[in-house]
Amino acid sequence: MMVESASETIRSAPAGQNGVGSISGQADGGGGAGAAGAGGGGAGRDPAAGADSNGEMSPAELLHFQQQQVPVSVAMMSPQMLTPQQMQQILSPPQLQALLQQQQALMLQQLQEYYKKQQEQLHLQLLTQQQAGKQQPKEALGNKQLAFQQQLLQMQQLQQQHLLNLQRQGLVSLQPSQASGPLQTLPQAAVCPTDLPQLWKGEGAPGQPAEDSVKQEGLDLTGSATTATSFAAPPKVSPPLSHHTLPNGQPTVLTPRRDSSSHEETPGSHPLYGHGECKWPGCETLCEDLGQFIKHLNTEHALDDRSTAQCRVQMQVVQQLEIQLAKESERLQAMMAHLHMRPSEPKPFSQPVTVSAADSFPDGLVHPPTSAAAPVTPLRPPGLSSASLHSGGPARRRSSDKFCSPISSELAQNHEFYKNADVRPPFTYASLIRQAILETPDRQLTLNEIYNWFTRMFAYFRRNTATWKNAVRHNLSLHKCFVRVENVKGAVWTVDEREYQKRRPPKMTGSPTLVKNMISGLSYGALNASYQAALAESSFPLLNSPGMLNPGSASSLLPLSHDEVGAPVEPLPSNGSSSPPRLSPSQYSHQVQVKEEPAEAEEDRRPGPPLGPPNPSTAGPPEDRDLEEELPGEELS
DNA sequence: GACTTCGTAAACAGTC
DNA sequence: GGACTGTTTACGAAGT
Repeated sequence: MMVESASETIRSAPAGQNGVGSISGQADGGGGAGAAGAGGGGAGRDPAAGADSNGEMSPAELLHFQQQQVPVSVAMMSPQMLTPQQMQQILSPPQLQALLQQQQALMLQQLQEYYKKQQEQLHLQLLTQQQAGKQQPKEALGNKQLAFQQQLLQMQQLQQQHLLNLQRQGLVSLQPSQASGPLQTLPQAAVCPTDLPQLWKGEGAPGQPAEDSVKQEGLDLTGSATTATSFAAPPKVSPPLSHHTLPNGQPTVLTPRRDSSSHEETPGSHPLYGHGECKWPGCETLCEDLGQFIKHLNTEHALDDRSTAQCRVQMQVVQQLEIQLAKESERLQAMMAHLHMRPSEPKPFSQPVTVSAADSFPDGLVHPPTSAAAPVTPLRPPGLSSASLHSGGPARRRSSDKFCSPISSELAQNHEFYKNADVRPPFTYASLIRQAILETPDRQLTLNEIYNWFTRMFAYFRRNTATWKNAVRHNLSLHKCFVRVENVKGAVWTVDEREYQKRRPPKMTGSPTLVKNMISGLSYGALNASYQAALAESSFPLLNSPGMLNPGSASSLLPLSHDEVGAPVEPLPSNGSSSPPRLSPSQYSHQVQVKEEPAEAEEDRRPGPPLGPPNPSTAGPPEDRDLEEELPGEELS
């Protein structure tokens, strides 16, 4: 393209033109530059600009989108009508996420209806068999019941399979927040762990066919088969519940969460009782009130072979669903990650550590880049519009940089993403340069080190080096906040925080747009929090490690989490600023792939103790030293 | 519509 | 002389 060629031919430009004076050169060269800029810019940026105005939803719109639930029909049809790539191009990751969630809700509803019907039929058969077999020996009856339970289980797994197929075709995935609720809590409510040994004693018949059937259906459950079959010690059981305390109607020992998608529970109701009927799997006996239900529960669902078998089946169902949920979540992460990748980039996620791993992100969460600027974006980097996904052009107005997301926390959260994905970070050059400088113990970097930081932190900046390096130099010179300091080893650049804050638009309260963005960002945060909480509650073991769900943890990973927006708009808790763990980039950027002068990058990683600038007297403005401590409460502008 | 911010291109000078 | 660094100007796009 023109940009490339222009960059390449800079050096080969006729020197004669350079002889022109600055002013005339501007007129002449300015015209040329303008033409080149327009042409190059047009070639380079138009895709981005076009994408910006192409079906891109603003965060607020997306929020509205979700609140109104209006686009459900659109959301449901689009996966079938569009390829994932098309969807990804049209929809930003948060929109995709919203789409997925809506589709999941619908899927779950369908699945529940189907499941209900199947259970009805099977239970009918079961009852028929029970009546017919009353004269039969108890053992025979138990065997038949078990056979039915197995049939039920297989049916359920077929349903799961069906759902999964639908999910894959429709780009839908089970969400922990949804799937874990109704499905996972059931066994906890119904099964007493102390009964588990009895429940699973002599089992094997129910478990094996379940697995087999699943495998035959093509499900890849091999990785979790051990979990599925290790029922003797279920990975997750609720705290000891008294199975026989049910008669007193005490639901306190039971998990209060229920299948809220299909029933609206009234307070004080029993988890197994809803809409006037018993919710015991396959029962649905009508009960006028809770008392009658309790009676029914005690008589019909007492501890006997049938109830035990049903519990067993339900446990298997839950186990399978949990396993499947984990797998599908992982798959979703991989898909999302892939959709953010350039197809031509084979490398980034081919490594063992992928986005699905908890260590893919510094906070340990399996989340694609997130940001406050892209509000409902649990799965996408801030301001990472589709425009900036693949385009090499500039994504102007990096809103998250300005208003919502602290660059440090953003980078901390999405470090891996930016490092691997060829995605332009939604921050201005000035913000990035400043971040690079502030991440170092000395708060100073040479130009080349800044270059290295860019290439190390962002895959995007491993291309078009001439362009962005020029921009970096331009920004360094242009902004007064960047102070050049002569050092022993040459010139280093430091940040004058006061100047930096000064240049930022101080009015956060006045602009409705800013407020809107803020609200969007906050709502995103809430969503993200709930998403993480759901993940934590789910059977995602990787997410249950301590500190991973701390919303402030991400921001505390970097020294200046409160920097970008200034104190007034910092949505994150201030606890991170009290004693921010000072992590050097190398501490959270393992797997650093520095292709350009790696040795030099290492060379400047001076070990921990902040010895202060090598030349305190000359290394940077004196106010820099204390600025970080001043920042939380200060209003510099 | 004016102004501001940002990204990009480019010219140019100084230094190594 | 070439590469790198730093400064400056100009322009277009987008947001305020």
